[in-house]
Amino acid sequence: MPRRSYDFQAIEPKWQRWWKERRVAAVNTAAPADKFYTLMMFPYPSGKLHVGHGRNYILGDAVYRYFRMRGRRPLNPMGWDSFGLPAENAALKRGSHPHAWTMENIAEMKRQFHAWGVLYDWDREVMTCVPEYYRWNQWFFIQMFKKGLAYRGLANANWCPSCATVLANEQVVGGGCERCGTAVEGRLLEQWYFRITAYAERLLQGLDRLRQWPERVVTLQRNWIGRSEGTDIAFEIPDLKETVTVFTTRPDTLFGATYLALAPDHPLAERLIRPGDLAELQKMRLRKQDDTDEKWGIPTRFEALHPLTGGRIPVWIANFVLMEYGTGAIMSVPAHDQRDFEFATRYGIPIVEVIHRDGGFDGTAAYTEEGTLARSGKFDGMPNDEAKRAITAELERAGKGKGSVRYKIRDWLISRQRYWGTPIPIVYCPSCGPVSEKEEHLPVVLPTDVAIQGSRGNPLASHPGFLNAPCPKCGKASRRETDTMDTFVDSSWYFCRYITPREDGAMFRSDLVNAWLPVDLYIGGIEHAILHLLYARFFTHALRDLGMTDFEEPFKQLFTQGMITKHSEVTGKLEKMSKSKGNVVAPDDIIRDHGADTERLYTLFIGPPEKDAEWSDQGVLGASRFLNRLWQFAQEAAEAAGEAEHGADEAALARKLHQTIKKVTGDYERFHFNTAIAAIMELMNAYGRYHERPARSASLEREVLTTVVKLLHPMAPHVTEELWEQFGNEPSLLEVPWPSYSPDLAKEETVTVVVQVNGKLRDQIQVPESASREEILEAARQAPRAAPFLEGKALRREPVYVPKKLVNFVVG
RNA sequence: GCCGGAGUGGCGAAAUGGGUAGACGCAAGGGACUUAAAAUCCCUCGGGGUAUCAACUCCAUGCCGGUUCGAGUCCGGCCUCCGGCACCA
Repeated sequence: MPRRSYDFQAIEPKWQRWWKERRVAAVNTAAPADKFYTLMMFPYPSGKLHVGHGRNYILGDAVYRYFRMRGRRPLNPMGWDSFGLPAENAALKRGSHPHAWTMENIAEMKRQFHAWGVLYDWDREVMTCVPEYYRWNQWFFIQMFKKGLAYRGLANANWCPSCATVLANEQVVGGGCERCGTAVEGRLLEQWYFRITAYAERLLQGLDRLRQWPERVVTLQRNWIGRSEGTDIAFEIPDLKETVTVFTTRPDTLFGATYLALAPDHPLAERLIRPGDLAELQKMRLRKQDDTDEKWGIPTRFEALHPLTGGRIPVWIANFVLMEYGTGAIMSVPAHDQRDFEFATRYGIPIVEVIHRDGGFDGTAAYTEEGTLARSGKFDGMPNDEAKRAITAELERAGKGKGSVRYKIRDWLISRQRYWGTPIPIVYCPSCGPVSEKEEHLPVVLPTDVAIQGSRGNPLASHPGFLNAPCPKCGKASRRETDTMDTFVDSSWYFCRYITPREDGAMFRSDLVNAWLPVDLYIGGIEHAILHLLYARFFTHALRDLGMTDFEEPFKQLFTQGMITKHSEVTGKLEKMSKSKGNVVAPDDIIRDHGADTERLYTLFIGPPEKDAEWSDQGVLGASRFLNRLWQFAQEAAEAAGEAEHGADEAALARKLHQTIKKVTGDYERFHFNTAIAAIMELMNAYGRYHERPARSASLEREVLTTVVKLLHPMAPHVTEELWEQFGNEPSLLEVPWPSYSPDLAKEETVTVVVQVNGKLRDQIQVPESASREEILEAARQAPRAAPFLEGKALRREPVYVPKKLVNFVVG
């Protein structure tokens, strides 16, 4: 809809060119004096950016520009997370090559960044899909391989049938594929892993040092790592001449163990079962673990010896025991574990109560709380908490157990049966087995002359030029690994690459990376709380162990902004913006109709940035109105002549101005852009009222407008640069110091003191700012609307007095 | 089930260390301007009651209770919603 407004269509491109031509955000990383590193999570080039993406980048740009006006010069780079499955899917659908599709998207999205007026040091642009970048994924992989931290393992992997690839544990969300939502299946496959579990303890400990991370992200990661302290206990199976070790966090319940249960894929499972049960075992192995499944088991021919009593207990194979956690075997204590209870009840296995308390175990469900030991030999009567230590110590003396720490986190599966990713630099030699490529042969280049054929396998497997390679060790004709790496590998170290983006002899220059890292402020979406942020932390720890860097944690301060949502006609609900939900708002349209500054202002005004917020087309109009009003005031000020004497109205406006500077500055420091904008709006409302007066001070009006232009610049950079120039100043506002306020001028001459009687608001009085406690109390006593409530009543205590704010009379 | 987070007007929200609840904006209603509309500007805007008009008063921050002179804010117990994990022994 056409509206009368300032000419943003001319102003915005003008300033975008101005900033670009002067490379205003360029930083020389070779001279790291007063280093400061701000970073927005780089995007996947999926096509077009929508206003939901905008929140991240607009927020980051406002912070960046604010820092600039505070005299800092942050490093603020941008790049592209440009390997990934959507490129292949698009290739299938439209017949384009993933590379061409990706490059087109990058060009388009770069144009959109530009149109938002966000500033990056584009000289440092990084793309993960080029050999100059991904060769260092390969180099890193080889270092990890040499240290045994990258390994090939056989495990029940998560398979997404729609994406035709395996997924990391972290990429399975609620049993479905993180990307497409398809239900994930279990498949026993040999795949490449990074041994992130070797870093579990350090990744956990490191969380304590991340004081400037949102607590909920830290909690999410802590739970994901899932540290448990307990005891490993060895149960002998004499007839098989084997020992089964179990892990338990409840060694205090050891005397209540009435059976052992092993995972169906436990190494001993096949030898334990009766020969006729093999089909049952196979069936159990195929069934995906699912808590809606009933617990069931296969009894075995064997019994195990209780390590302390020597009593015999049966050994079962049970569907609810996970091979991936602990030792893949458990001791079952039905009286004190609900799962064990359900299983025991079903199969008539004895239930022995060993942790006693009145109202404790009642035979209908497991009792899992505190209590004292019973039926536990010499431990009887001991509080169970103490018994955990005592029984573990006893087992250690007997050589049948030891204290143990286990983690829920699993190794990171990085193989992907896809084309558009980093080739894993491994060659399978018929004599030497899997051999890593020689470092001087890197990069193993991803061939571009392939035909994408959909889920019918990876095109690399039918590309002879890629597939056939000599063994790096013995030279024998061999076959290359055709799987590519999870794209989270790419994003796990890109923040280091920005420091020396064109370095071709190493991942990066260590001295400069040590000088510039960790990132001082990292801004991105909460959806990466586990995946990206955990992997990046892991890489950073590993890089230090490789001697590449001297720091362990990559991101000092993390800010996670909420999603922009909008009602979806497809689902009928509020949803995160996405093409499939049909609720995308295009920045191009907003910028065309209202300007980028309006989109920016509205995006920052929509609510607290860490919370989700619903996009409102009406709200955009409010932001637009405000900027137009500012523009209008500025035009009138330019015409204004005359200088009124400074009186009470002038003092009031000046006071409001200085209070606003104070308020807005505090709000910027805490990223509370919504309240900063509200404060500036209040100031402009006061200005508008002042402006109605017949006699006005042009110099004061000019001062207010000039200051507002500065305060608003980080949020609405184009219109403010234009007005700054109109006022006769040299651009750019980026170089203009942030306004400071005068505490004297900000101080109120009179303050409002609230008068309460028994905590109820009864009146408000105006007193001079300089009034003493006694004067204020006296004035409060006489406050006309409060006095009736005081009449004839005795004070029950000294009046409560909050200096210059409140008086509360407590009467009988 | 476990672990987080959040519940304040019609809506987005504000209240920074317990001290005037609802700033700022959106929507809505009324008015001015206009041939008319758009745009712009002005006024009203949590609920009830007594009033009649510049007033007074009670209630109100998911629910119940507590601490306090005073609670949106602190404590205890519930309810609802959102996110994460989910047979992790």
